[in-house]
Amino acid sequence: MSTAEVIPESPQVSDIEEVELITRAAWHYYNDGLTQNQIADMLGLSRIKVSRLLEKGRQTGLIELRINSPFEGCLGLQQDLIGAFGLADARVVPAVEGLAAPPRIGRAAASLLMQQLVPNDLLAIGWGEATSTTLRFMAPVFPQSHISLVSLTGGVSAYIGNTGLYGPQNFAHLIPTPLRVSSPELAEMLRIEPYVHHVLEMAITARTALIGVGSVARSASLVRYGYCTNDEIELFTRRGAVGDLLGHFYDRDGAILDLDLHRHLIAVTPDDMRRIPSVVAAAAGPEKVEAILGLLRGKLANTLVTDEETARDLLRRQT
Amino acid sequence: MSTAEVIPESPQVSDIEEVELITRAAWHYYNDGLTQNQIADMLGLSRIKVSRLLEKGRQTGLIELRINSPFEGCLGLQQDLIGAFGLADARVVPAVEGLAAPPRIGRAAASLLMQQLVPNDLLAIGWGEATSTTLRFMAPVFPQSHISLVSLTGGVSAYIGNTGLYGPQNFAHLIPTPLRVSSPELAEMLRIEPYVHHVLEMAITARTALIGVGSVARSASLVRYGYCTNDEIELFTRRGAVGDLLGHFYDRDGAILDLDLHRHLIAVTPDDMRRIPSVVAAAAGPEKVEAILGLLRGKLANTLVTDEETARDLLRRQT
DNA sequence: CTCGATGCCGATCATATGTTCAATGCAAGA
DNA sequence: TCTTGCATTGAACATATGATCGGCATCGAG
Repeated sequence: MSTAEVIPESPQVSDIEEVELITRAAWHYYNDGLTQNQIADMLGLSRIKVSRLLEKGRQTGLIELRINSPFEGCLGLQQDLIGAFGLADARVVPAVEGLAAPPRIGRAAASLLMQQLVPNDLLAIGWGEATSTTLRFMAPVFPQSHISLVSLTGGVSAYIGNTGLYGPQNFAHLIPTPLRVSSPELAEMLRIEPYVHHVLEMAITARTALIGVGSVARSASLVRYGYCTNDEIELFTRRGAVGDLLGHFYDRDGAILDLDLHRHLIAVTPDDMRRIPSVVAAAAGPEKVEAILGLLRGKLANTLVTDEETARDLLRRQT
Repeated sequence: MSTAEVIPESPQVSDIEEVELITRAAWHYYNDGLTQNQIADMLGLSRIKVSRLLEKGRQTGLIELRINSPFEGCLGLQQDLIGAFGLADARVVPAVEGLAAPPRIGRAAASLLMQQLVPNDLLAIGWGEATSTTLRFMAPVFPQSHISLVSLTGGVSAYIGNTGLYGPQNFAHLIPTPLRVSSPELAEMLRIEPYVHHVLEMAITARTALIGVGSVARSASLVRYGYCTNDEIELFTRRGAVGDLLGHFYDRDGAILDLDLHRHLIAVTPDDMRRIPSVVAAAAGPEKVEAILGLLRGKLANTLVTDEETARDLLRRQT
């Protein structure tokens, strides 16, 4: 197992003075093209220390490095995806044998979002592993960027706690309920509860949303978090479900199924999602292909971040 | 003389296939943390070729690397400047003995602008060396970013030609006149000439503008380009001028002087400039300090890019 | 067709960089 | 006070990287 599985734990840069040093070193190193030795002399530090400062700067996101691949057909697949599904944008991360895909997808999604978001922007976040991984990669840059989070569903607090997003600058407006409750009545009561209602309203005003794609595999996050049983998933599958968006299951054309489950959810509806200008879906893997296809056919998302293999699958099965 | 004086000449990446390779290599190198050797094996290239691809990627701006220093007091001076003059933002580039300041200021300004601008944005540009240098640094990234330029004054075509900004994607709307003409009548006629008028109108709708700061030193750009004589400058100085904004001279409080010259200009007026939300001034050097002070006191710009020494001078003389 | 020029390529080498490790300083707890 | 553990430091080393150089192919001009 390579070390690439490990997601950097985004150490906090506490010391203002150190930030200053890192910034200064980074300038000299990356912009002025000086060597670490020269910088060390200049700043009165050991060369090793400079090396470590730069390393820390990269890890914390103070030093960010962006690849401007977006427009004219960089990874050809990106263009193909955009064309085939009428997307607003797409990212395809190249496959590497031996490196786990999820963190790499997360990194790509984080990078794409950081390009879209502007200070004081609002980012609506959905549910699932991909969302969580992506946020982890954005975390280091958050403190500088005055971006607020708002959840699109209940049940996110379960995994958002460990991303280190609570800072003085960034507010996370999370819906303080589970994703699913036991009765439609309770769900409705919660939805009209002032604070919950407020957050739901806020979520659909966001210009940008980040979502995962739920598959109907046995390993689906919904099941693992206990919001759904495998039996239910199987039932939904028989009724044509290929995936879910914020707990709402849809068929291969992206049409939302009429399921009792949906009335038990505390979440923004797919219809509302369609009104958010930029909906970024991050997902990869063979088991997600059908789910992604449905999502895109139904125009439930307009930006896709995935890996090479999945992209090829999508284009092949596109019909 | 060190090599740092040299501004990279931004080679054009013509070959789509090469862009693809660079992108892929960059991903593996910077995001996956692989070594150039591994990448070479994986892509079937020689190690040296990978090294060269990455180099090219950095030079062309395909690979961009940004330092997130903006907010909480990174270079403390930035915060001090923002506080002292009520700026929207500021950048202070650290001083290095032996490296020329102008290109480094340009780089910093380019980086700041790239952070502010979004695709399909309009960037209004002023007059002077600093503007030109900054544009040169932005040029490589332009082709990808669908940003249009619009000039705030006449006379820019003289120096914009060599920045390589003419691409299929980017339009430069330049005012096709000199900055100054010989009579107020001619100036007025030109200003109401449809195309000129159109560009002037467009310029003041831009959300972001980039300007230099004209000093009243003998070496002022206005003089060097022949728009002004040293005698005139001396006269203006006696009347209290400390600098100029797009050819309009102002005093130490930033108040525009009542000069005949101003009626000979084809340029956006300072009053109009105040309506542009983000006016970025790039300037450094002892001879510019008074000019910058006036500019800031008069709120003629709200974002400053300068160097360490100048920043300290500004704060000392602030009063 | 020949010649020269130009640009691309890879080998070699000097150097820059990051890793490993042992030593040191520091702080909390006994 | 002493001790133990943790974090930080710099030295030595192994490795990754980029500069220099000579060879090769391509291309255009004579």
